[in-house]
Amino acid sequence: MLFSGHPQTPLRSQTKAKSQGDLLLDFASHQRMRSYRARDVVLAQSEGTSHVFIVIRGWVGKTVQRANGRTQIMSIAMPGDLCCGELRTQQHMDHAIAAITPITIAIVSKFDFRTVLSHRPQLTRAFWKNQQQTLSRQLSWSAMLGLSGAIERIAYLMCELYCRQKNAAAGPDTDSCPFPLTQTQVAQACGLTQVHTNRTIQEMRRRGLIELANRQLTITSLAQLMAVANFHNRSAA
Amino acid sequence: MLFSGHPQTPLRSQTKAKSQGDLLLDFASHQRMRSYRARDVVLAQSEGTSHVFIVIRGWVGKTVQRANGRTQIMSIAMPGDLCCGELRTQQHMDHAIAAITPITIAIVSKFDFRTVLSHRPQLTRAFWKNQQQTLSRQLSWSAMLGLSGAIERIAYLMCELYCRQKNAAAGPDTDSCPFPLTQTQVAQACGLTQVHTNRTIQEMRRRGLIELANRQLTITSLAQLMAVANFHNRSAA
DNA sequence: CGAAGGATTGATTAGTCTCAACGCAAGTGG
DNA sequence: CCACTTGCGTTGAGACTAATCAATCCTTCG
Repeated sequence: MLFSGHPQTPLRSQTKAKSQGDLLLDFASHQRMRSYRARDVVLAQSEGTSHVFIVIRGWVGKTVQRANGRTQIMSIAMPGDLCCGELRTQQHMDHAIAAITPITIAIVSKFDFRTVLSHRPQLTRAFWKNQQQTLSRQLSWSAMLGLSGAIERIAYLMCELYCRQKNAAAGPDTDSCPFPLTQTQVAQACGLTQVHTNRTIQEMRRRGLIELANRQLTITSLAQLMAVANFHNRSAA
Repeated sequence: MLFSGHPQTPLRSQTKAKSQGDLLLDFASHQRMRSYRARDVVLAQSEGTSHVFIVIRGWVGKTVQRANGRTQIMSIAMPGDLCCGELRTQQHMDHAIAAITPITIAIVSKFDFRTVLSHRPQLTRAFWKNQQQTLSRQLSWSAMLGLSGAIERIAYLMCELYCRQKNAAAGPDTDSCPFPLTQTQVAQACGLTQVHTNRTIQEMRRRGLIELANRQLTITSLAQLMAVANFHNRSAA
């Protein structure tokens, strides 16, 4: 069927952008895999692990929970990203790993992973590049939490998730994307209450910044939303 | 002079802990160096660089400033840490690098640094371990900002800076340490106002958690402060 | 001595949280 | 097919945290 009847089909959209991330993905898809349903806990807080997880499908969250019940989503990993990237075996973890959407992840022992890396410089580069991107994102995220109020935070989250999806996937450049987070999860990522998050999202709708329904986010004006969020897209193609 | 006349001298205190970090330090101290006074700007926001900085002496802050003037200190690098650790040359930066205390840093071109790394696996490991620690700290920091109120934030900052100093330096285990940050800088790190920071620090003094004067921090009960801060010392010896 | 940066205080306001309900839609079991 | 449950979104009222604006004090330093 390939090349068979649609000569005008833009092939570029198939080859777009998918650079190093895919090396990790390719590697991962030949490893031992496991799937989880949305909201399953992959690794509980305080539970240690001697394995590295590589996300193959879906979104995976790294979370902490306090004694008082409040939860924070510290980061969201998407396909090609790593969880528990620390290569020291048996690092004690003070955070949990949970599936946000249905996910498939590769599970590789840290020991094996180190061995593989030492034989594959390309893969090593991809791994470290990913780590560096993660670090960079995390830095920006701290700044954002420190500097921003509710609207800016939520706008920022939306910008980031939108851009990461668009950067990763080959697809038409629409102004909308899947947005599987519940308002409660948005709140947990942004350090807000669910109630206040709800009111703030309504405010954003009222201002015409976004539309959000049925787990689908539509960004009316990306430039405008990015301005509100003080968001700068680092990895723009 | 080694082993020459003080058999009872505790050598351990000299060799304590200073593990991989020092490889970077050793390397750095043979490179081109520069010193800055406290508060000097090493690299302005938006100014790119094709160099890596390794901190040799003093504290270096990574900061962002918004159009409205509010500033956030995203991270603090101490001797042995890196700034601008991204190895891609000419990455555009959206943050500034500034001296918190008087500092000395090594300046290495990213290109050269990559070359050196490829020949020195030990150094490479030290480098990546440092990056991983930084990432881990940054994750916890996001969680902290998202979950905590003013007292917890400031307590957390103090715990972290105290522990990092104690972990790095070989020295007597006192309950006090240098604390060169002004209240304004504490505020910028914690995402609070200077005024509110002041009131909160007073509250902490009133509660007997800390003493703070003349850039010297004394922690009355580390356990208690860590409890307030929800801080867990990862790299405890 | 004046100037400047830092710490402190007071009064007021804006932003978020808390608690408490309610509505709606999808799923489940009888 | 209906009653019940559950998860998610929505709304309202009141309390409280932290921001804002504006001074004042203190120390250091030129």
